[in-house]
Amino acid sequence: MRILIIEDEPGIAGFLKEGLEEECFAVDVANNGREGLAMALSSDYDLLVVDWLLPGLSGVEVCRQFRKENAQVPIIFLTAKDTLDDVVFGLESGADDYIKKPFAFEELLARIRVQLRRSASGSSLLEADGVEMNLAAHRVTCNGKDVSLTPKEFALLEYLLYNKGRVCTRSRIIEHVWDIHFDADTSVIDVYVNFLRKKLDVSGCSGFIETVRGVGYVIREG
Amino acid sequence: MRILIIEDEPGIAGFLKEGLEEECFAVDVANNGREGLAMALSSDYDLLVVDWLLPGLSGVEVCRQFRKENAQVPIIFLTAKDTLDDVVFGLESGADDYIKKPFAFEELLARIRVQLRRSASGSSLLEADGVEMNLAAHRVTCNGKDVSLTPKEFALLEYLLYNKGRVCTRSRIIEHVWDIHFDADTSVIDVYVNFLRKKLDVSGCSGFIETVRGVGYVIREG
DNA sequence: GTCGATTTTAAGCAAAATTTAAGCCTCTGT
DNA sequence: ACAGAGGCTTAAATTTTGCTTAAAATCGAC
Repeated sequence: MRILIIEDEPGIAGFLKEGLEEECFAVDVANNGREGLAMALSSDYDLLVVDWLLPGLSGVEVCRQFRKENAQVPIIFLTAKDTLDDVVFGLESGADDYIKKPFAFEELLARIRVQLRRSASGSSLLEADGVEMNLAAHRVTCNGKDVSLTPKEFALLEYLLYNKGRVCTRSRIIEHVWDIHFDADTSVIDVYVNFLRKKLDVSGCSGFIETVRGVGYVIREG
Repeated sequence: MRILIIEDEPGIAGFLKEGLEEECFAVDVANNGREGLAMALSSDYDLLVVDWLLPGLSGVEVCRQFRKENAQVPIIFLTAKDTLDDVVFGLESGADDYIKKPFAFEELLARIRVQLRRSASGSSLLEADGVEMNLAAHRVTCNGKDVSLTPKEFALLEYLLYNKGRVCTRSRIIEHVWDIHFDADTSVIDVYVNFLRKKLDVSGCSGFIETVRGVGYVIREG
């Protein structure tokens, strides 16, 4: 899942980026409103986290402009204010939720999960054909047996399972799992699909990830 | 362990906060019902202590509303009343226990420990694979042998054991055990895990705390 | 204030995860 | 059947992460 953080304070931005990456999100940071809006519009994020107070273009303005183009992607505000007026104003400008600074990272995470679930109607348990992913517990089992995955392997499997039944193109995978936008000339995906298949084969789930030649990969519905 | 106290009298709130922090809990205080409910819902506490009589939103109402969203986190009531009717009413609204004012701090502490233990696993002690924690006595044994821990070591082990079977991410640990919400750049956790492992190894519990690379730490169910 | 214990910081080292790159294999269209 | 594109596999290089240790800072009791 790709998240864009629009936040000018480097300390907070860094903390959020690291924490969210630990939870296997692909995270970009923009440190002012103008840059953030451009990134949000031009790229394909699953959620935005926007600071209310930004140098240049304010958070509210970013939100309003972005909503003209995109009504789907959920937006969460970070705000120092919490008067009713400000909240109402923020939500009216197109945000889906807000959180008051200072906040616990857990809280932000919980709200992000709520928004992503709502926008995708998924839960924290992904499953298909013998393979189960418990996102909260960070655990994968295949026919009941534990499979130990590295963070990138975990993120890749999560993305494929999340899109169960749909073909994931190489460019989408590289964008959503690796957060790479230009470099077309890499074979990381092949390598990681290979890693995953090996680990799943051992537990008796061969043929779980199918190749769609010239396009990408799928996990079929089971 | 993070505890939220919802209490309007500053004297009592301060007294409780101080006492519980001495016992290595991370404590927040809300001084009215509305604020308390918002904090309880939005952040991730391990237990709530709620005064029955609050200005604005009453304790019962806070409890009822909170239970709609969260059925896990234990709630303890502080009340001046103790007629059967009131008690029943309180427990029916979703509380797990109550304590009558004025009370001894020790008693509240004992009840908090009971609730945390219950919500952890249902057994009467925190325990896994030869390691036992007696929270009330502040004592740890490993294969029957006493292990002496410093307060932070104790708090860390308690949190990991409380979450037995679930992976605790670094951000979660730093929030719940250290009560730090922003500082991303520290290696205290590594150091303390190292301290704990050394002390447990001596008593024959090596491999007790597992590392989940890129994510955090777990104590597996045994 | 001083001493000892506890907690935090910082740095070097080791191990694991990630990426790159190259050669091989397989499918597809002619 | 063949050529070529795309995909698979492997090994080695690079980067990241966690472990360990020592020393510095902080806290608490006397």
